[in-house]
This record gives sequence, structure tokens and C-alpha cells, in this order.
Amino acid sequence: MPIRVGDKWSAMVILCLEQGPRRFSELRIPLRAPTPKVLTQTLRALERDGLITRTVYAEVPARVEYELTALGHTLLELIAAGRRWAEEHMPTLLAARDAYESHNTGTG
Amino acid sequence: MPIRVGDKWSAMVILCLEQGPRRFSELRIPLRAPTPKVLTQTLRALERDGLITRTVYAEVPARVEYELTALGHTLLELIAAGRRWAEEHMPTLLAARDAYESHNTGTG
DNA sequence: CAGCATCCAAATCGATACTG
DNA sequence: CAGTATCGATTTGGATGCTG
Repeated sequence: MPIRVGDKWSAMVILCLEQGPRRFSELRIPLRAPTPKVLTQTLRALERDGLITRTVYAEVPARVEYELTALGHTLLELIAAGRRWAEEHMPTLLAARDAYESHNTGTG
Repeated sequence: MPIRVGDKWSAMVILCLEQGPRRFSELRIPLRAPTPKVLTQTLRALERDGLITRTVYAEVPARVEYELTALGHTLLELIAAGRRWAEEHMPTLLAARDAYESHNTGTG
């Protein structure tokens, strides 16, 4: 049972919550629209691990807001580090990947 | 095509190579023994992305060594950051998880 | 709006057996 | 020793349709 940070959506959700609370549907827009099931799974796992909170407002229509906990905020720094790494080294990595591919398709 | 760092084995392999070159079979021991297929897949993906090098020595018996590239080394720092986060916050996370579970099995 | 249920596709991980 | 090939279990992500 891993800590859902390396999966496809968790990091993006946490990043989306960086600037404050967001509603369920607000999270679906910027995230290349995961299906409600997948988003719910991600949200639940994050909530379970104490990284986000889920607040239900008894309004009509229904409103639910997700927000980072203190623990979730600490994770933000780690994700930022990952993004900095990608920004800095992704070109090198992509170049290496490209070179590796061409030695299979170009010369072979 | 993600950058194989968040998967189950890549980070561990990179970590295993921190102190220098390692052979194929040397990597299988400390890593809870992934099957050769899985280890090969991981190694190939890492090599493709320019994170490790693969060197074949024409000896008997066969010897192949894997070693981190400069790019791979930069990733080491990122992984270390992740480990530090885990060391520091894992207890909190586990406690939250525990609390979440008990509110399902204990009171529900 | 927020979320669940069901069925389905894709990626990963894994066990077993075999080759240079 | 260092892989490859095949089959299968598990996990994750996704499409569609329905409910409070």
C-alpha cells in the first residue's frame, strides 16, 4: 500500500490545491479531466493519508471542498523539487532517449 | 511514456547504484529480488533515459555492470529528498491512515 | 454538483522455464 | 552469470450510466 504520490494524479491534485481549497469539479478541469471515479479514488487515498481534508457544505446544489493539510503542504515542497529536476534535466533525458531510439530504428 | 522514477523498482535500483557499479545479480539481492524480467525492464528503461550505463565484459562467466551516469546522479538527490520526507513525515501519515481505518471498522 | 456502480483497457509486477 | 520467452495475477486508469 504505497503512499500515492508517484501515481498519475495525486501529485497533480496536491499541486492544484496549492493556492487554496478547491471543489470536486474545479479539480477536474485543470487535470486533463480524470473520470469522477479516478478523481474520487485519488482524493480518498489522499484524505486517508491525512494529506488533504474533505469538507461537505449542506447547500443546494451540493458543495464539497478539498484542502491541503499541514502534512500535505510539506509534500508540496517535495513535488516542487521534482518539478525543478524535470525542468532542469528533462531536455538531457529526452535527448538520451532520442539517441537510444535512433540506434534501434536508424542504424538497425 | 513516463520517466520511470515513480515506479516500484527504478528508484531502488538507482539507490543501489549510489556507491558504485553493480552487476545484474548484485542488484537482485538487496531489492527484495525482483524477477530477472522485471529487473531487466527497469534497467533498460533507465539506460534508455540516460540515467545508467550498461557495460558488458567479455569474460567467462559473463559479466555486466550497471553504473549511474551524471544525469542519474542528479536524480539521487531527488530520491534522497523523498527519503528524508518519508523519514520525517511517515509516522504522521501512518497515524492518519490508522485513524481513518478505525473510523470505518471501529465505529461503522 | 458530487459521487457511486459496473464493465473494460492498459501498464506493472511476478512465477516458471529456457538459452548464450 | 545474464539474460529472454511465455503466461498469469494485480494494480491503475478509463468509459458509461445512474443516484442524492
